[in-house]
Amino acid sequence: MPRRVREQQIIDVGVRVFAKRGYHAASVDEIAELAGISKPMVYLYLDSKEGLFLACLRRESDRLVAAFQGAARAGAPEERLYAGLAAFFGFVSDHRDSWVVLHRQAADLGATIAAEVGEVRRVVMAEVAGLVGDGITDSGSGCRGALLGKEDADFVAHALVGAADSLTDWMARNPGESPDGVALRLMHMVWVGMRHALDGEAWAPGER
Amino acid sequence: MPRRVREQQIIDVGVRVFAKRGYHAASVDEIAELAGISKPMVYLYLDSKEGLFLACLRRESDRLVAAFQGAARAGAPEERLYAGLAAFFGFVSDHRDSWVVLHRQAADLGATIAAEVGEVRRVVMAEVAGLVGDGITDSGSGCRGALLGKEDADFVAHALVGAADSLTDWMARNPGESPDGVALRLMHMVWVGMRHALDGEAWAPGER
Amino acid sequence: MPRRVREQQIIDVGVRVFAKRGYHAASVDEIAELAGISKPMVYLYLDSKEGLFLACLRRESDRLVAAFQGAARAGAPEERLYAGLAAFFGFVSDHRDSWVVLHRQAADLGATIAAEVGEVRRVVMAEVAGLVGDGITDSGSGCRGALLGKEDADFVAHALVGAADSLTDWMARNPGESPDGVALRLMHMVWVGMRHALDGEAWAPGER
Amino acid sequence: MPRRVREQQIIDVGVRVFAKRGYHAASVDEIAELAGISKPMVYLYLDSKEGLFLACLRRESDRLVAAFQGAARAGAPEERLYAGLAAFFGFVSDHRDSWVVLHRQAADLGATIAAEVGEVRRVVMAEVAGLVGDGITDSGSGCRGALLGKEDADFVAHALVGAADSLTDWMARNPGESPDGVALRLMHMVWVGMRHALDGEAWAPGER
DNA sequence: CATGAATGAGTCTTCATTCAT
DNA sequence: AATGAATGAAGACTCATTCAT
Repeated sequence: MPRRVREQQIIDVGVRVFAKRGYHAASVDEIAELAGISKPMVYLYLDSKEGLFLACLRRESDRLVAAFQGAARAGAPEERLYAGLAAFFGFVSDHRDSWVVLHRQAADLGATIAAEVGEVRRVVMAEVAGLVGDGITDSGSGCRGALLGKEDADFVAHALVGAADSLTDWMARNPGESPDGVALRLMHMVWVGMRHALDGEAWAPGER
Repeated sequence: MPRRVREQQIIDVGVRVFAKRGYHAASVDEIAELAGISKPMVYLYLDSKEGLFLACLRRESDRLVAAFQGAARAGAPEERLYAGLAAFFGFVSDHRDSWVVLHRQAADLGATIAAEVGEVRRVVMAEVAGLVGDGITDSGSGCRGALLGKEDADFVAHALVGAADSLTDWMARNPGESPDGVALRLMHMVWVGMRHALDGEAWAPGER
Repeated sequence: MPRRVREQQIIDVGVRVFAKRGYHAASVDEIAELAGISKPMVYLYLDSKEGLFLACLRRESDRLVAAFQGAARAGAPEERLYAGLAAFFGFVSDHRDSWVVLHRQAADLGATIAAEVGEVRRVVMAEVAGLVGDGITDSGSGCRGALLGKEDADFVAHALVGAADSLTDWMARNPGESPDGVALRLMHMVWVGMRHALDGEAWAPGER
Repeated sequence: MPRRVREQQIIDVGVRVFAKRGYHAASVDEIAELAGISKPMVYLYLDSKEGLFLACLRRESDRLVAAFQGAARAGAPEERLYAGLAAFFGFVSDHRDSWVVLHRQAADLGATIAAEVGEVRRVVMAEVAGLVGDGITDSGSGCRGALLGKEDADFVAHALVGAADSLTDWMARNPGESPDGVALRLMHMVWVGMRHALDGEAWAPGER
């Protein structure tokens, strides 16, 4: 069996096991066994547990980015945000484990891995920030850009990513909902408000 | 040194270490050392690594609930949501590790612990769902209740908890922001839209 | 509470626990707790786990010897053997744990203890050897002494002690039997044969 | 080195160490070291300390049973008993540790092990009971069967096994004696008497 | 007389990793 | 290309034992 194929098989299993158990609790033994090969092969191909995890991380990260970029890159900003969210929920629907590996590792990783995980998260966040920042900046007359400056976009991106991550669980518990439906609901929550907020409507505690 | 005091000291350190490393990667040795005592004391007082973790979980969970309940329980629904969010961000500001222990464990926990962690998460979610569900249901003329039925409240609660969790990281990276400020920003994102959404304004893909 | 009383209480519990678990698996913690006192008292009174075990050993050994010596020391030799056996089975009936502590420890004891246990076993064996050796030597015309010389008496003593020990289990599983009954049965097995053997009757393989 | 061979080596050493120290006091470390391998191998091949002990137990138990069954299974009943005893003493002469592992563990074993040890002891006892029960029942005119009913055979078996066990120690201290010699002496003690006892001769305390 | 608090040392067990074949 | 055999290092847990009070 050619090397590349084997490698992918190992990574497939790795993603499953890392998602199920977390980095530390996952054992190379289990991964090798589920992959149907012997442990030395894992080390031959992927170097170390860390190497294996990084390979998983990278492949899934690429897949997620690809899913994002496959989504409509043009059109009205809100369309693009919607498309991005829909792509995200679609991706998670299809590859639950990938997202878990990418986003739900505990803080128990070595320096090298932590760095790469941080990088992945930053990329995701930047992608989303681009979506909302650009989206809104470009969105119309141009003067609205002020409200969502770089810092605001980052704030909103964090909120959106967090919400989306959490809604991942909600989806798992509400299997009837389609990814597009979830994205739409989230848009309702966020976009309608944003539209008005950009027009200057605000909320303040103590208002009545 | 009396038992109770020591116990709290151990839990203090436990929360710190579990937050930093995650359940599996945390070692009882390290916790004992940081607590300035020997391992057997940890076992004498907390029974096992699992027992220690559960003790941490429970204490921090209680603290979080207390922080929530200290927030205004009366007033207009949006005031209550704002107060709840502000309380949450305040709590996380003061006890970063607590939230990490409560919410960011990887999937590598034994059955007993997983059950308790699940329970904690469910309670938090229910608290928030209550905030938005009741808040909106009661909010005005009463007829708005329809939009945020039980399922909607659950959806919104997931989105909010996820957003808040993620904004936790944002706060850590933007130390200038006060918890109240973060809560306010999140309210802007969400509440203004909700107000309009409840009035029937919607968004649909492909609209223009 | 006076020291002597406490000491006996501790030894009481010690015998129970050592019998139930064996020397190694018994824990001083458990003994202290069952005795209703704190561990330092155990150490104050008995010095160490080894000291505690030795105290148990000695007390129970004395009790067993006393039980033996209480049995008829005079009379026909076979009467004395019977009385000795009956005393033994009576003792074990009443103090199962004592016998277990005295005779059923695994080989896992430190040098000091092993020596003392060996000594106790030797004393028991000698007592019995005395019973059969003297018994038979003195028994009648005097010429029979030849058959049961010192080595023979030792052999018979080993066989008898082993049989008695094992019958201890049989008794436990046949609660209807009285100690005297068991002793009688054993006498039947052994004495009748011995009477004839002393008269020169033998058995050889291949005889027909 | 192939797995099977190593496994047997480990068990060899296990029997030696368990015999010398007893289950609890034996340490896997020591066994690994004496076997000339590292601890993980022991766990890889035998699973756990318990697993290792059970493996020892089973192998030695099989050996003992084989030794028994190698002994003459036919011939006059007393011949068979003698052959059985001789086989036993021969076995113990050659494999002192085996018998110790099989029969001399303190009461400190976990449930699983205790069950298996109990089973082994029951098998040995049944084997001997079969020897004396059948042996005597079948022995002659047939009418003698009455004396050694099932319960009597069990009693005698206990006595014999106990005696044999104890004589094991005697043998160790009298190295000149051959196993056959010991068996013969024990036959003298027991069989001659039994022959007469079956013919109705009895002994009663107080008789003269 | 009595104990709560504390620990050094040791045991079982597992895991990532390598080497000889 | 592939693996059976092997291990150093580390982690959870327990126990006999001792102070300070």
